[in-house]
Amino acid sequence: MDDFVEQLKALGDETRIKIIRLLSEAKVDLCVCEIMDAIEDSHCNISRHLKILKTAKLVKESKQGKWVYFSLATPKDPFHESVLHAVSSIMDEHFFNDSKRLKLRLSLREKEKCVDGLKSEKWARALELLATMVPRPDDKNKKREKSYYGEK
Amino acid sequence: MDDFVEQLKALGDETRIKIIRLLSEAKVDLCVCEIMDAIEDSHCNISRHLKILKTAKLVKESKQGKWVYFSLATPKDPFHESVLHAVSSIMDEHFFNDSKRLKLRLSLREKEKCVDGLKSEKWARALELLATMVPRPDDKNKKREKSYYGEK
DNA sequence: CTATCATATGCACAGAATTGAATATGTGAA
DNA sequence: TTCACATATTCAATTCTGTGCATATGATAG
Repeated sequence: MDDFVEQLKALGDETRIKIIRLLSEAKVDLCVCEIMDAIEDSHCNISRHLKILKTAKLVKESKQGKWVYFSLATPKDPFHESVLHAVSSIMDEHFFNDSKRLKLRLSLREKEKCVDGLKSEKWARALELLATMVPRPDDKNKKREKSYYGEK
Repeated sequence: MDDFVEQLKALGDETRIKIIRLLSEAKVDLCVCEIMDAIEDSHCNISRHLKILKTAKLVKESKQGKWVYFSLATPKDPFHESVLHAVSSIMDEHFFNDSKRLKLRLSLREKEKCVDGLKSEKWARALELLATMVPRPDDKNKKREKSYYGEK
């Protein structure tokens, strides 16, 4: 029983929902700094949230040298499956910016591996470029999102 | 987005999962004292948890005089549906005693309405009788449950 | 109107969760 | 070995959550 409660508790947080969603949309494992840049949160926070998700057995990690890649843990019971399904059923709109940034971030990979770390110049430039190209209805801009979608 | 987080947060608590499960198994609306006796928690706690579930739009209430009946809110989006489905997919074992007590409690109704309040003598007797009749692998008896099912 | 009873809420407190800043760990490169 | 860097952890401060107790609310019965 504690396991179910723990998984639900782990998902009762916006950042962690975003991480799960990011991992389920990405076709590949993601390293900590990629998740961090996609979600735009501090490094140590992302690291901590990932630990919580790992303890709840929602994600698993694989170390490759100093890089650590995360992916969704494969569900081992119907509850785990439904709970993942629930996260998948949240409308794309709410993750629009995260997944846009993730795509851009993944485009910086070389040989399918992350090569840009904490304060990557390349990423800073890419982000700026992105900002000039498309208007960004950011999650932080609540009012605007509200009038677009009706706040879900 | 906040709504999804709120629903998940509301479900990240054992008592509240039990309430949701109780309401989804019961074919009828349940009043506060019935839920309280089935789950064996204090009255004010159940009342508060119900409020949290109501705020998260997971349950709805209907007042009938001094009695207040609760039932599951009908889901208005796929996320809400999946999340309920997740709770349904938890194995029955974990709610065995609750639902047993609920059945007994519902048998005290008259004309399909609850007539036993906070410290019902009738319920006290019924509970004692139940205790003498079947061994109770209670949730509090962790060791025993563990050896039976392997603690989930 | 008053007493009773189902239910809700305010208060106080303990434990849990979240976060930023600083520091630690461990690995690969020089 | 030593440095640089990706990631993890510790610390401290703050906020949030769950709960018991006492009390409030609001409806029914007498």
